[in-house]
This record gives sequence, structure tokens and C-alpha cells, in this order.
Amino acid sequence: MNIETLLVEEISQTLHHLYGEIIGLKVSLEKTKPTFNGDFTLVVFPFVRYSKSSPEETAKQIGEVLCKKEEIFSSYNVIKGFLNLNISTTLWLNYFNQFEATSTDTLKGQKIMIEYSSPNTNKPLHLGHIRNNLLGYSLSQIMKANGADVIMANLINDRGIHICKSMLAWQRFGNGETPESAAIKGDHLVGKYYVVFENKLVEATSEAIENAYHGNWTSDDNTINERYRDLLTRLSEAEEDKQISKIKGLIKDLVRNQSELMQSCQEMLRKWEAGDEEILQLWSTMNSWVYDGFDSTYKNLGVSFDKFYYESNTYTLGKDIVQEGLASDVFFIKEDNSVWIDLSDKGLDEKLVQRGDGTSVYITQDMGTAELKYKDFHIDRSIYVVGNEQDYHFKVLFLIMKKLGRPYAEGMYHASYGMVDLPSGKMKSREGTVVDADDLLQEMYNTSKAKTEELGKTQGMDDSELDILYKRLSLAALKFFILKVDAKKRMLFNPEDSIDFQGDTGPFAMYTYARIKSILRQQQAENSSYSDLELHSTEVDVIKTLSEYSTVLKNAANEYNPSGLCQYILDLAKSFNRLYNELSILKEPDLQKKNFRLQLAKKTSDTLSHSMGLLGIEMVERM
RNA sequence: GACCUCGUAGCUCAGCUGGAUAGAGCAACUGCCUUCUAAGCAGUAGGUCAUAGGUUCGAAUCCUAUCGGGGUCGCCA
Repeated sequence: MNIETLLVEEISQTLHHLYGEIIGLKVSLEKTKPTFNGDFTLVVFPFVRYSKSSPEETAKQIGEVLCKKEEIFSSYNVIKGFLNLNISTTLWLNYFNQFEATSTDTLKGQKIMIEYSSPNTNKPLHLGHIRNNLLGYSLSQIMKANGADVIMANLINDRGIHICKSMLAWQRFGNGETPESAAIKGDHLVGKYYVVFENKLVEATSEAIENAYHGNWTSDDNTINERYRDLLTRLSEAEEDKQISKIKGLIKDLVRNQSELMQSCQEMLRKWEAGDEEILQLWSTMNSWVYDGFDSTYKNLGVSFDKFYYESNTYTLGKDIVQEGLASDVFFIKEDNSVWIDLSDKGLDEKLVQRGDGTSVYITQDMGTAELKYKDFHIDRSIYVVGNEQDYHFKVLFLIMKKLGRPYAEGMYHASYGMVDLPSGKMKSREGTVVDADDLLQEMYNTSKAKTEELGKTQGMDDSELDILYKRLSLAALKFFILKVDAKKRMLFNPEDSIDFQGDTGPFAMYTYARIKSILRQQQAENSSYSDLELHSTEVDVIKTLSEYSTVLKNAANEYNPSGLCQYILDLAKSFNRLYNELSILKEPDLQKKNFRLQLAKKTSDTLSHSMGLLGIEMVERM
């Protein structure tokens, strides 16, 4: 049993004994603040009305009774309404004896799908994807460590206008270039042609756009002209800068969409949908280049998937659900034949679920895919690791599935995370401020190599060992840096200052681990149990921290957030480092104490590697 | 315009199911390597927890308003 649960039970009994039945009162116990003496603190204010005496008096009464249980409590002190309790050495040793860094069974029997990564196939992965991948992978490991049966899924967006852009640019300007001939990664090559397309489009339309802002533009299509004139009127009436730039943006899109390049692109998409052999061939070739590139990035990043879904297979799904929703009056049709759902009873708007021409929108596909996932695996929970810009989308999706009476709707969850910002603001591909995933990984590798060489502690390690060290060290730094921040919050990444290797970092935790391993190489810990041993305060601290592990593990799963785990790892590493500095392990003359410390070190290192593993970080024995 | 979200030390972040004197790391400054790995440890300095009200014995934490950043809102995924 968890130590806090045990204590809460003891305290509840005592309260009952002292004051009779106290209904509905939760005993909340917290860790004593470091400035006070004690292990745990009970706030007694809530009990004053039952004790009918002052807070100090009440605390004293409770403390007096509790400390009669010598095998649990050793002493207490009272400051104002706070009862600080000291735990007996015997109890700490009990916990020490049975402690093991192991999984919990909180989610046993649950089948959970975690969808993450979900890239488009027209560009290489960037820093934003890295946060997504690290969160998704880590959440999967955390759910597994709580006993769940986890399916890691990746829904690849392999179709649509963005891929056609790369394809068209490659067709026209590529001269048959391949990843081999150009000697670059496939995803980067395809990304290169996406950029070529965008540049050519700017070249071809910038003049026309400028003219269009001033009213000097026409199209062959009369309905387009009508929309254009309408926008011009709105532009002349607009006053706020925000409004003006928004309308200008719409005009820009209008002109661009009418350009030869975009028209050809649309044509290509139509041909793709019609199953044109040549287009399909090109499409699958270029996608395969991208997949090769992604594979390598995923591998370097240390993430993996059990199941791939491809949008080219799923984009038509959901239409039957739309029909079903119409039949059951969950959806309704407007004059133009478009299908909608009214969510105003839930405080939201009406939402389009199918266009007037019968084609799908994003949410149509997502409805279909949700159904597919359930049919494929009969999952209890379906988790989507997707950025918080889609909070609204998922709110709507889940509501729709509930309204449609899907039994699995309750198990759907959007693990929403914040964007990664640069000091200059948001990453923008047009402005070239995107931090490429492969570049970043390479830079981290170089940095970890440089830092290691600076320290010069790697005598006797051969090149392949060093390579593993640099890789793991760089990944530890990067992963910890990203996962340490509360997933829901946006975070800042400054490419100018490299990620730290000192202080609250992944390498710090690794270092603590390597130090322990160095000791254990010299002498192994023998398994034995302890019932009576004089403990140093740093030793108690380490045991105390170890005993919190299972709670931390559960919370990380409940909150869909690995950051608590990171904080815990730092706590544990710090408390062990304090011990390491205060006490000698190998040179301790008392053999019982010495072995106890060796075991404590062993359990600490096991916990460090178990918890870091859940972040997707692999340890090294030496560094 | 509406809705969501964030605002804590110079910087990056914890703390947020209400509890004591608000914590780390980085950067700055002091100490500690002939003793188990100094990627470490100990210490100094740095705060009107955006602002103003409210609820409470008690508010960084809950509520309301204001200011500021970010995001979303009928056909991009």
C-alpha cells in the first residue's frame, strides 16, 4: 500500500476515535514543507468545529494519540493549525524493503489507442512534430506502465492539395531528381518541391495580387468576378487593420486559386481522385520517398507505431454516418444541400458536416475514422494527441459521436498540447523560421559530443560506445527539455541558446544514474531486509521520494501529462545526489549500512531508468 | 463580435482538487575535487504570483471584471 494511503487511514481512525463520526470529511495529508520539521503535515483547521477547541489544542490532541503508534509515527510538533508528523524509521525501512520500480495495474484490462504524429506527406517533420511525437510516445509508455494495452497509431495525411503541389512542382521543375540522385532524404526532397511550388506561385501571382488589391483584376469566371467585387466593396468599407488584412488575404487566395499553377494543381487532385494511373504512380513514388525519410526521423527520435492509417483510405469514410445522422434527425439539411448539426444546446454553433456537393469536410472523415478505429480494435479509449489549435474541432467531434449514440464516444479524449514558439513567435514555413527535426537532432548530437569531449571523461570508450553515448545524451537533453513543460501549455524554444546539459535536465538524471552504476560496478548490492537501522536524513529523503513513484505514475496517466514524471525524476536525482555528497557508500565501515546504501542506490537507479524509459529516454552506464 | 487559453524571479519553467515564510534550473556572485564520476554539492542575491474587486479563518490556486499574449469560430486538413 502507498504510504500516504496508510497514513490517511490511520488518521481517519484516530479522528473517528476522538470526535466520533465525521461524515464526508476528507483527510488530506501533504508533505511537510522543507522549512519545517516533519515528514507529513495534517492541516487541522477543518476539524476544529468537531474538537471544539483551538487549532493548536486540536493538533496536539491528534498528535498525542497518533504517536502512541510507535511503529508508524515517531514524533510530532504543532505550529499554529499544522500538525507535523515524523514517520518512524521502522516504517520507512518497511517501505524500503518492499520497494520496486515497477508498473501499476490501474489501467489493467483497458485497451487504449493513442494516435499521434499524424504528419502531412509534403514536408519534413519539424519541432512542432517533435513535441507531438515525444508526447504521444511518452503517453503510450505511461499508459502501458499503468497496465493498459496500448496501440500506438499514426494517421498519415497522404492526400490532398498540398501533396499535389509538391508533385506538380517536381513534374515541371524536377528534371527527374530522386533522393538518390540528389543525395538528400526523401522527405526533404519532396519538401523542397513544395517550397519550389510556393515560390513559383508567388512569382506568378504577386503582381496580379497587388493589382487586385487596387481593383484591377478580372477572371474568366463570372461567379469568381462577383465574389471579387464583393470583397473589393468590403475592403473599401473596412476600417480596422485586422479586418483589412483579413480581406486582403481572401483576395490573395482568390487570385492565387485562379492562377494556372493552382488550377493545374486542382486538376491533378481531380485526376488523383478519379484514379488516373500516371498521377497515382507519381503520388505513390513521392510518398514512398517521404516515408523513407520519416522512418529515419522516427528511428532517430526513438518513436514507433503499431498501426498506420492512411487518409487516402479513410477520406471517403463518414458519409454513411452522415446519412445515418440524417435519418435519426441528429443532422439536418440546408437549402444548398449541405448537412449540418446544431450544437447550440451545448453552447456551440451550428457545424457543417458535409458540403453541398456531397463531399466530405475534415470532420466527416474524422467521424468515419473514429468508427473504423473502434471496429478494428474494440478500444475502450481513443486518445488523439493533437495541438490545441484543434480544441474546438475535437469538442465538436466528440459531441457529435455522443449525439449519434456511439458507445465509444465516452472514451474519446483529445490530448491537447500547446504550440512550440520561437522567440520571434510562431514558426512559419514561408518565413523560413521552421526548426527542422533532422537538423535539430544533428545539432543536439554535435553539442553533446562537444560537451562530452570538453569534460574528457571517456577514456577507454571505443567509437561505437561514444556514438551511443552522444545519441542518448542528445536525446535525453531534447526529450527532457520538451516533456518537462506541462503539455497543455505553449512553450518557448530558442534555437540560439542550445539546450542545457546542466541543472534540471535529462543529462543530469543520466549522470546520477551513471554515478550509481559506477559504484555498483565496484560492488554489487546484496538483497536483504532491514528492520532497524540508524538512518541519515538524506537516506530518509531518498526512501520518501522512492515511495512516491507509483502515485506519480498514476497521475501522469490520469492527467495525460508526462511533465509530473519529469519533476519527479529531478526530485529523485537531487535527493540522491545530496546523499552521495554527504555520505560515503563504498567506504562506509559499518557493513550493514554499506549494503543498505548500495541497495538504496540500486533502487534509485532502477527507478531512474524505469521513469526515464517512460519518457523515451535510454540511459548509459558511463558518461 | 463570440468562445477557449495563458500571464509566477532578468530568462525558461514548477506549484493551481484553497493551507505555514511562493519553489527549481539557467544567468550573476561565494565556497567545495590527493576521498565512490564537479554533467555534482552547499550558499548569497533576485517576487506587489498582470491589475482591481469578491468568496474564505486562510487565495498564486476558486469567482467576477479589466489589461496584455496566443488560439478558434459555415466548406484547409
